[in-house]
Formats: sequence, structure tokens, C-alpha cells
Amino acid sequence: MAVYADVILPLALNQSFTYGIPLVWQEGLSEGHRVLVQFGQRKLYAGIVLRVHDTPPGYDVKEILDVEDDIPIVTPIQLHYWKWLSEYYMCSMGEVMNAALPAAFKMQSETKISINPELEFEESDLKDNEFQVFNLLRELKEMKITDLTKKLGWKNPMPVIRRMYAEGYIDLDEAVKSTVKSKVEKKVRWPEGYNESMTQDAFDSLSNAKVQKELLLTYFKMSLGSEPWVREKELLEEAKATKAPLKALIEKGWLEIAEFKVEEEQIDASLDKPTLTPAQAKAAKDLETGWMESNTSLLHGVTSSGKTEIYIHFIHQQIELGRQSLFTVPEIALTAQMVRRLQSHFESKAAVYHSKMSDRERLELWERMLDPERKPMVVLGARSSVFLPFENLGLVIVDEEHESSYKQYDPAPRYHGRDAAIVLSHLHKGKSLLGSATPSLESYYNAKEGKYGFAFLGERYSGVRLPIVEAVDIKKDTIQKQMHGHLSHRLYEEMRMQLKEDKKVILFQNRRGFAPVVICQSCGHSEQCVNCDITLTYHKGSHQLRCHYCGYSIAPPQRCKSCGSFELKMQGFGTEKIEEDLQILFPNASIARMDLDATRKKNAFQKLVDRFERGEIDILIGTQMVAKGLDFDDVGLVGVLSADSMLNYPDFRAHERAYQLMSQVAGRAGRREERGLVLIQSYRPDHRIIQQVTTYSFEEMFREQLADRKQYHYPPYYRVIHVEMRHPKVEVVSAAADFLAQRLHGIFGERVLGPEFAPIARVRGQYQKRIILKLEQGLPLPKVKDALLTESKRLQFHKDHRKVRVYFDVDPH
DNA sequence: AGCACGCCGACT
DNA sequence: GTCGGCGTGCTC
Repeated sequence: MAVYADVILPLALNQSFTYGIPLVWQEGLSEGHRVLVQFGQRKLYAGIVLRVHDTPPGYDVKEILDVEDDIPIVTPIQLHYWKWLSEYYMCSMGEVMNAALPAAFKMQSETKISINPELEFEESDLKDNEFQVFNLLRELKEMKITDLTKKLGWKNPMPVIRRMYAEGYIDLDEAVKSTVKSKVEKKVRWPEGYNESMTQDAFDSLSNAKVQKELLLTYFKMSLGSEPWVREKELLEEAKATKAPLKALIEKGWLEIAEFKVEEEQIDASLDKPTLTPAQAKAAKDLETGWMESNTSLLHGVTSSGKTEIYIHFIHQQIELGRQSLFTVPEIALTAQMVRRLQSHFESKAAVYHSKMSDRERLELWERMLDPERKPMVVLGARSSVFLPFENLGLVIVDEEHESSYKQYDPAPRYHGRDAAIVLSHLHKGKSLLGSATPSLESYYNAKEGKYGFAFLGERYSGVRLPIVEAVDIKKDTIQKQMHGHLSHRLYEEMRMQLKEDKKVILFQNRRGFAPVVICQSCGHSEQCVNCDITLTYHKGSHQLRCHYCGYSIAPPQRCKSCGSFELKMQGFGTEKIEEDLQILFPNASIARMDLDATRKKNAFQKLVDRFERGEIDILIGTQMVAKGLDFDDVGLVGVLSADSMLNYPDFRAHERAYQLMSQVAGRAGRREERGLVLIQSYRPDHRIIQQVTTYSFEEMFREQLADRKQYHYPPYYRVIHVEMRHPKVEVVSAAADFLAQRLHGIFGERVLGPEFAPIARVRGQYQKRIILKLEQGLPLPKVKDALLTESKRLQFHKDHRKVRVYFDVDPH
């Protein structure tokens, strides 16, 4: 009989907290249960029970206030998984819990204040600030402390509130923010126990109420041969009646009404296994061979070689074995086609999970997964779907495994969706399958080394030939004044020809470094964000200069704020600017833009895709987005406007990523009979990476990049950990960073680099410094992390350093 | 992380 | 004298 429970709280504290279990729950409470506890003097939290036991801690404990659900909502495997994640990615279990649980499961108290109705007092008794509070309360009756603080513009309202509470003027209420209720629907039925002879009585008694009679008749028709409960909404629709006559029927007792929890329609899926082509069957075989030796297999399949059929094949296989599958994709919004495909295949056995779903939808899926009767057999989701409560997970598929958006950066846990997925499949004793047209160096290396199984699919599904890829020298054109805006002469002419033949064109512009910036022509000054170390970029829609990091925005200045000159000019080109310029070059073409700004609204992305599919768009210009998940016919030409910004990006993965991105964009060209054309514009057309893209030399790129990685001590040969430190004052971070770096240098020697300012030195008013660790294979990771934690805790003992926040990023991207 | 407590300079 | 700033320590 357990008396104590160790509870995980949603905080960045590296420990659990022990609470007493009230007698009534001592029998039934177990790990994974959600409980309500008080923490500190004010706060109530919903936490998850990590463990129950009867070892008395050496201190007084508080009692658990409430148990929130009938059953544990977190499984034992999940708790193991949380533990692993928190240790590997060096964050607290609470932070993992925060990322894992749907918001609807989280509860946090918010203190509400109201006037004490019992006490009579003179307003003149109140002090000035007390009167302000009183006045607000008289108007609003009840308000949260945070709202009050905002309304009054006070920094610290607590002394006043505490005094007013002590004097009895106000009440405090620690109301737990209520969570989402589950969706209900009303159904009606012919009362149970009424027999058939009574129907005649019913109709007789309703002889004067035509609509009611009609309603009842419709009910009998609808319930005939099916279950007695009929949805109120459907009945009213069918009978074309309003609620009033129905209400009358219910009041007379001829129908009963009740509320039901909404459940998804259960449709039996047509479980047709796809037929694999010989090449696909061979690949599937190879992957299975890989799984005999290893938990993970990698599928390297060129664009449109039919990786999806193989995925579906394996999901079917798992369903036959009675095991679940998880299918993760980097960005669910860009995968509408995949969602439709999976759902048409698996119907009610499939579910989707991603961050754009509402709280209720997420909560409902979670609950459904806990129910053995209703649990989906396949879940399609973004990286966060690794946190769902799977019961028996046989397979995890990570599509586009090379995508760096699988790595979460903010907030903690800074986990990699692919790596986390592999570990998850391990915990379930299942398998994982990584798929990509351009695998990451890490995964490809693991496959080469025999750590992963491997299969290659080199044949395009429909036999379509890969497009011709050509590099175009824009330096030459620039010197000879042959450029048409951002288009080289070659690209411009090619576009004209394609459009004349009624074929579509896709242009790709990497966003980085090309947002429009207002620059003073006489002194070179550009407007900076007041909080971040970032030049503000111009947004045409709102006619403002904005910061991408914190959202700070100002109106564009008329004259330079540094030297007063009026000669301000827009430089750099984002997709917006290019769109404008193109309209001038091709006045008769219909042009559309696809980037984060243009697709922010719900469904905006899908609408663009639909328009393109219907052939309403001649030229589509966009960022990364156009590289992914768009499968169109009739794209005769793909243009990469500038490869240079990708190649120059200061990051050890820049070349790898440039190759992946350009290959992926290139894959959009030429799908049917005709071979497509891809033009890559660059100032350095003979750059190795560009050459490798044009000649489809993945292996060569892989070998060369790998050699670089080895030489410069990067993954997969070395493991990288970033230690990030933040503080509003430069001197303070710098001093602390120097101190920590020196200590770490004493332990790890040359493996420690820095400290150096982060690429963006200041974000949201905080200066960032980082220390980089490069650790060779074979170093005991737990020990390394222990040392890192110990050393950073040491900062607490120095009063100059203790206010500096330290974060870790394991396997940064 | 959040929050209370306690000690110090700036105003009614 | 009070108000509000910030440093310090604790939360089961």
C-alpha cells in the first residue's frame, strides 16, 4: 500500500516532489496518474505521478489534493521515455512533460481576486492605491492578478493585495484554470420500455400537432433497423423541423433526450495492400533484412520513386501483426497530400496529430489512444507525435529524415524528432524506418557502417527521367548587364519559352539573407531591432519594418536616423519583391507567392496548392516550401535564383543542406513525358556542391562532406554539444562564459571551443554566448553530461555569475 | 522556474 | 515614514 507519490511538476526543476497520498486513493493511485497538488504557498499544478512508494522522506509532505482521471494518462513506457529524453537532452522531466502533454491536460492555478462582500467599510479608509484596486474590482467583480497588474501598470501589486487581503477588503480565490470539456451531442429515442401499442396512443394524442407527429414519424423511420438513439441534429434536419416541436414531444414524454460523448465514426477500412513494383519489393526486402540485424533501416529513394507505397506496405504488415505504426513528417501543413492518402487507405484506423490542431482535438486523440477499443493503428504526425501514448508500437517511419526542422530548439526539450523516434521504437521493441531522397550524412554514414539496414530505390516510379540540371553564371551576366532583375538572361529566355508553351514555372529563393532591408545610401546605416541584434526587414503588407525574432516593428523612417540623409534604398530581395519584379517582366502571367507570410493563415497553403493544381498559376515563387510535398505535372522549369546564400551560410551543415535543398527543388521539375529543366543561378557555378547537384552525385557529395566533417571534428565522427549562456548585460555573460569555458577546458581540454557570441548576439534583450564541445566517439556521454551540469552549477556560487542562465543543446542543428 | 522574504535608496 | 527595487533562498 503506497503512501507517498513522487510527482513530476511542469517546471524547469531537475527533480520530482514527494506528496502524501490521502487514504482513499492509496489503493488505486499508480504511476502515470494526473494529480492536483499545491506547490509553494500560492500555486496549484497538475503533475504526473512518477512513482508510488512508502519510504518516508525526511521532511513533512503536502497531501495530493485531487486525482484528475480514472486511469493513468501516461504509460510506463512513456515515463521511461521522458526520463531518457530529459537525460539525453539535458533538461528537466517537467520540461519534457510540458512538451508531451496536450495543453488541455495541463492545469495551473491563477489567483483571482474579488471584493469581500461580507465586510462593510468606508471608501475613505482605503489608501490611494487600494482605492484603485477597489474601483477596478467594483467594475469587473473578479479579476486575475496579472490582469490587474496590466491595467494599473504596476510592477509589483502583491504588497497592496496582501495588505487588502489581511484587512479583509478582498477575497482571494485560487481557481484552477479549467481544462477543455469533451464534446457532447444530444440524441433522442422512443422511451425505453414503451411498447408498440403505445405508438398509436402517441399519434392519437398528437392529432392536433402536425409537426410533432411528423417528427415522431421521422424518428421511427430513422431508428428502424438501427439503434434507438438518433442524433437530435439529424432528426431535425431530416424532418425539416425546429427545436420547439421536439421540445414539446420530449415534455409530453413521447421521446427521451440524453447527451453523449462524441465519438468518431467507425468505418472499416478497406485494407488493400498496395502492389509493389519489383524495385519497390526488392527495397522492402532489403529493409527487412536490415531489421534482422538492427532496429533501424534507411530507405534512400530518389524523388517519386514510390517510397510511400513501401511505407504503406509496412504499415499494413504491422496492422496484421496487431501493432501500431507512427509515421512522422517534418511539417504536417505541407503534407496534406500524404494525410489524404493515408486516411483513404486506413480510414478510421488512422489518426493525425500536429501542433495546429485545437486543444480539444489533441486531447481527444490522446484519450482515444488510451482506449484499447478505439486506439488508432497508425498515427501521422509532426515531431511532437512521438509523445503520444502508444500501447504497442511496432514501427516508426521518419519521412524526409534529413530535414533539420525535426530538431526542436525552443523551448526545451531540444530534441531531434528522428533520433527520439528511433529511441521510442526501441522502447516498444519495434523497428524504425528512415526515408529520404537525400539522406542526412549521419544516417547515410550509419547505414554504410552497418549500424542501420539500407535500401536504395533509384528508379523513378513512372519511368520519368530525372530533369536536366544546369548551373548558370550570374557574375558574367551582371558584368555584361544582361540581368533582367534577378533573372539571368538564360533563365529569363527559358521562362518565356515555357510560358509560351503553357507550361508552369517554379522559382526558388532561399529566405536567409534576402529579406528586404532599408539601407542609407550615404552612411550605410540600417534600422536595428531594439531588443535583438538584427536588422529590421521590410514587410510590404503591413508597410512596416519588423524583427523576425521578437516581432518588434516600426514605421519605415523617412530619413536616415544616423546621418539624416533622405537617400534610403531598399536592398536585398525577398519573395515579395521578386513577385513584384516578375509581374513587370511577365505582365500576362499569373504569379503567386508561397512563403511563410503568404501561407500563415489556416488553409492558405492548401488553397495555393489547389490553385496550382488547377493550372491557375503560371509562375510560383517561394521559399523552402516549394521544395516540399508539391507533386505537380506540367512543371517544365524550376529556377533557383541564387545558390550562393545557401552555400555561404556559416554552419557546418550548410553544404549538405544546400545539396539537399537544391536536389529537392530540382525534383519538382518534369513529371510526365517530357524531361524537365532546372537552372541554378550562382556567382560560383563551378562550386563543388553545385556541380554535384547538376550531376546527381550524391555519393561524391557524401564522401567529400564526410571528409570535411572528420577533419573539422563534426558529426558523425564527433558529438557536438552547445552550452548557451544568456544575460541582459554583455559584461556579465562574457565573464561567466569565460569562467565556465576555462573550467571546462580544464576537464575536456581541446574539445572545448569558445566562448563566442551566438550567430545572433542579442535576442529579446538578452546577450547570448556559447561554448562548443566536440566530443569524439567512445567518450562516456553520461559522465560528460554530469561534468557539464556540475560545472555550470558552480556558477551559482559566484555572485557575479549566478544570474546567467545556462542552456544545453545536444546535437545542435 | 516562480515566488516570498528581506534589505536598501527614492518619493509622498 | 512608505514604495518599490533587487538579491537570496526555497519549493515536497
